[in-house]
Amino acid sequence: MTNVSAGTLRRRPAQRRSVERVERMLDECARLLDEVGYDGLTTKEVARRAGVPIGTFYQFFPDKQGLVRALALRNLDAFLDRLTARLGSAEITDWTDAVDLAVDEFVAMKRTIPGFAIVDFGEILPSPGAPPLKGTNRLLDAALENNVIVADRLRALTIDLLGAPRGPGLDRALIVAVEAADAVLKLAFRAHPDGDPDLITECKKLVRRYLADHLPER
Amino acid sequence: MTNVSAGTLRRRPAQRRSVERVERMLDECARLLDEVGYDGLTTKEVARRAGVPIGTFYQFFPDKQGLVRALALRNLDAFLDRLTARLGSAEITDWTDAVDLAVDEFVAMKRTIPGFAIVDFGEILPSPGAPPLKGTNRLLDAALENNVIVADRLRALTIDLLGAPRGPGLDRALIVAVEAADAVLKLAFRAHPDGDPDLITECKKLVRRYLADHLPER
DNA sequence: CCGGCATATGAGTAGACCTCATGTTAAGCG
DNA sequence: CGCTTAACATGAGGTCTACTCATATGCCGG
Repeated sequence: MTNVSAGTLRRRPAQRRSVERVERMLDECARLLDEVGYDGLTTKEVARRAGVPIGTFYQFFPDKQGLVRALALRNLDAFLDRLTARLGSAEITDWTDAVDLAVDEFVAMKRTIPGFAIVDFGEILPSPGAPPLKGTNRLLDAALENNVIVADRLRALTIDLLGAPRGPGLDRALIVAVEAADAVLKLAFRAHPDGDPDLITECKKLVRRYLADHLPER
Repeated sequence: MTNVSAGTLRRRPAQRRSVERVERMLDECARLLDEVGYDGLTTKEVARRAGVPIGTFYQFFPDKQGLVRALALRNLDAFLDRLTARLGSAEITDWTDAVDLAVDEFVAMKRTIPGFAIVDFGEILPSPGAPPLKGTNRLLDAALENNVIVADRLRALTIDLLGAPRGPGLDRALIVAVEAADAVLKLAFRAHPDGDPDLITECKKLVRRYLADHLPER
């Protein structure tokens, strides 16, 4: 299971007080993202609101990107956990239902979880042990990187719950599907604060049509 | 036809020398993007390489984003012009061929045009007269905004050349298709410097499958 | 009570974006 | 041609942000 401290923190908080401080900083980061966006977010303000000196901020987070990455991973975990639970419990007879469920759950969290609407999966996140890859924009690289994590866990779900045929074809298809869905959902939330319903529908259609080649026929 | 000076420049260069200066700044911007990426690009360095004082830079470009936006629009124009030419001249009997052609042309330009590989359509570009929309990341907003422009021109092409049924359904479908394709192609170029061939194939499949509902059956 | 080690702190550094007062050139006009 | 006026060009410097590091503070075994 992914974890906030996996490659994003400079030092793992040991004492109870430190853990709470890191948690508070992440919470304030989420709220600030909703208020002023990534560009407007400053590490100083995050620290101030969390009641933490700036030096302590940098004890735990390597930089601004690391902070947002940590938040995104926390949100990502929450999303995948909830999705796993719902896929396991509900009566999913059809993989197309699973697609709808995943999209709906994602949309629901975008609406309700602070910081999720803006950051969601990727947007930020430089890869943890990434090659220095000059000539790139870290924001977008990160988005891609993160969707690979989602695809990984979705693959596990897909194989376990739906009995899909394992293999590189499926892996690639899932990554492509997540990437495409992510892009369309971003568009949906750009068009409408709660996500344009038509675009959400189109997102489901897009994914279902594409996956029809890679998954057993209902 | 879109134009670099459409909403991206602070003042349109009138004299011949000024036009050349703006052109040189855009060229250097492209080269620098390939070398150091968006995060590493500085307005100072662009100006220095173009042999232009920093003050003059800001006479023409409102800010760093404006510079990159102008470059992206220039590239976008080039892409759409070439696509229009190829769609008009070639023997396109089938809209699925048109999809392949568009993707191939895009990939070809990503490989060869400086600054295209990194910036391509969007990535940067805040909308020209955009609402101030707090709480967002300007980079990603811009990418979306720009793909709408692409979709607009693709729609014109689609209707004129392929006789597709006009309407909001098609508009939305094209925007979704461009958004999704853009995302998958970014992934393809992240995975491989010249674009992972498998992912490029998947991109075509994704778009074709999705559009099958919206365009007349070959 | 105390030495030594881990942790906490915030003034300070480096550097980026962008401005604006000043200098320079061109244009309009009698 | 000289004068007035406006447009354009310039780069030192203001402001702000990410991030550091020397110092202060607390913690703990002896």
